[in-house]
Amino acid sequence: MSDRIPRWALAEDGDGRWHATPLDDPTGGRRLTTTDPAEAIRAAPTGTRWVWRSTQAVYPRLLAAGTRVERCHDIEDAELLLLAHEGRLGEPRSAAAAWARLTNAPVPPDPPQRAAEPGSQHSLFDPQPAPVPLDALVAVHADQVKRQGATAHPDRMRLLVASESAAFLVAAEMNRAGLPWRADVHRALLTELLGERYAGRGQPRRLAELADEVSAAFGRRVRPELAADVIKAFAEAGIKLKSTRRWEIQELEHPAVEPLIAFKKLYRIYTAHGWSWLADWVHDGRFRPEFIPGGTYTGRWVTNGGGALQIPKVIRRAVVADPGWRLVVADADQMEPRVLAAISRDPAFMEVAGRPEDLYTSISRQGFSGDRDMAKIAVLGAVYGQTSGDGLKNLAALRRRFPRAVAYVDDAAKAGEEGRLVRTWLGRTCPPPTDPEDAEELPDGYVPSYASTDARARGRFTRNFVVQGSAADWALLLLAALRRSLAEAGMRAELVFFQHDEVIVHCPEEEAPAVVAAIRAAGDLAGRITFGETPVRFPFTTAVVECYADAK
DNA sequence: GACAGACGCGCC
DNA sequence: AAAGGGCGCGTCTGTC
Repeated sequence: MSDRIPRWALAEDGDGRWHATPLDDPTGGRRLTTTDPAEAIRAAPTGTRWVWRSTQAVYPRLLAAGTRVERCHDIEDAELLLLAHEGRLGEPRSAAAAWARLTNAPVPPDPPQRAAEPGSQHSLFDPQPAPVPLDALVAVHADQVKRQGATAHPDRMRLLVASESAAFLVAAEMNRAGLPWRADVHRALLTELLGERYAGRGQPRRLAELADEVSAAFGRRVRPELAADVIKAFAEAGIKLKSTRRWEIQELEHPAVEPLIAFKKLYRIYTAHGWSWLADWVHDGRFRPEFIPGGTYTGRWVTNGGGALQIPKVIRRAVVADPGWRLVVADADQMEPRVLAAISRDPAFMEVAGRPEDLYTSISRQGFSGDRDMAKIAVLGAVYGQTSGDGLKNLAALRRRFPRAVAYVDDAAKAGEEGRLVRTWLGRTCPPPTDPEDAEELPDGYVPSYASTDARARGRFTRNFVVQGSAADWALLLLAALRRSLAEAGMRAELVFFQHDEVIVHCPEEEAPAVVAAIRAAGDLAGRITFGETPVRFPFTTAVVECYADAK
């Protein structure tokens, strides 16, 4: 091990017993067996890195017993990261599978994932996979350490594994804490927006009224929640639609447009965050989704249950701190372009990303021919692979001003189009193309149009992957640094929410200034640890509020 | 009745 | 400004 931090392995055996051992002396006298995993934690030195099969399987039980750990190495997460790096994504990633590969035994498939049910606490694997003996866990860990050393950038891969393991600790703690949620405020809001619910069944009053207005505009009964019905109604009125998406409808000259758009907006609230959502997901003043780090290919987190990463802005009114407490809401400013500056090492881009001001404003003032909005469109177009429109003109200006930054994402796109893999800064690797042989087996010079379309889509994916994914790398380090500093300061503050570039900490009012400072420090520390010493800064917009809706 | 896929839209 | 990247999840529709 390159670090001096002690490592212990901890495994559950299926008979309710736990086995633990220090990795520097796995068969020695400090090996222990217990029915209480917290006892094993207490037996090891403070700060030990716990090597276990799955943080999601083990850590909630430790937290329930009031036991916290500082560090871990999540075998099944590490396996997934290593398999992806080795171009073997799709092979089973369970600890049992990794052990089987080591011993040339038949490799068991991963158990299927189960969706979260309202109110259920944890739900990663169902049923639980067969237990992996402690010695097998020790052997798999040793193999993973070896494989980390064989990656393109071993130090970065070690950092990725450690920081995503830390993220699983953060996630388990956030799952336990829950997001403060005032059901009474939410209910009042629903009534204000949607109107009263009629006794029995049927849509609430305001929705029913808007549906009536839509029907009146068409001169017949139309159910606005049915896309097929809406398309038919417009066709009868002589308007051909490909879809009923808002941006396609809102340009139309028709009396149904206004009530229809209003209906769609409220219908969404009603179905996705209405009364039944509230009954399903909010209990005892907390909304408890299940946060899952690394749930996407790019490394962004997902949540399981309750749509926690899609809480509509209006509904945030219901997120209210406990009495005497505050929410510290912190948003990383222009995270993705700053990350692009750091990973591309474009000198001019790093220079503007090191200024303590809005990044897009800086760009627009630095020889870029356009205003802030044009600069923003150009940057986002470069990161997303925009194919048409004004963004392309602005992109040309961006390329002249920041050639290395644009070349970085262009190279990633080219790699994708050619069927190669790309990686984030810390080494998270994109999935292989679905059908890599196709391109090679085609006759020379013959490229069917669908194939080139697929290749371009793949190019847009890999172009975005390197930026979105490297931003997710940085966010892992941010969370790990913040978790650590809140704990070391002995604060009661708790991380309660994380959404790509935004964190919410729930804390006693008097701790709020220290929390704000801790977040700012963690952002810049994460930048240095992730990307090395660069001029790039990672500032935050912060707000100390009682209600989430009052932030920005 | 279960399930898969399309659609649509919320968030970043 | 245009409709490009990543998701989850609700409804509806078609299929078994």
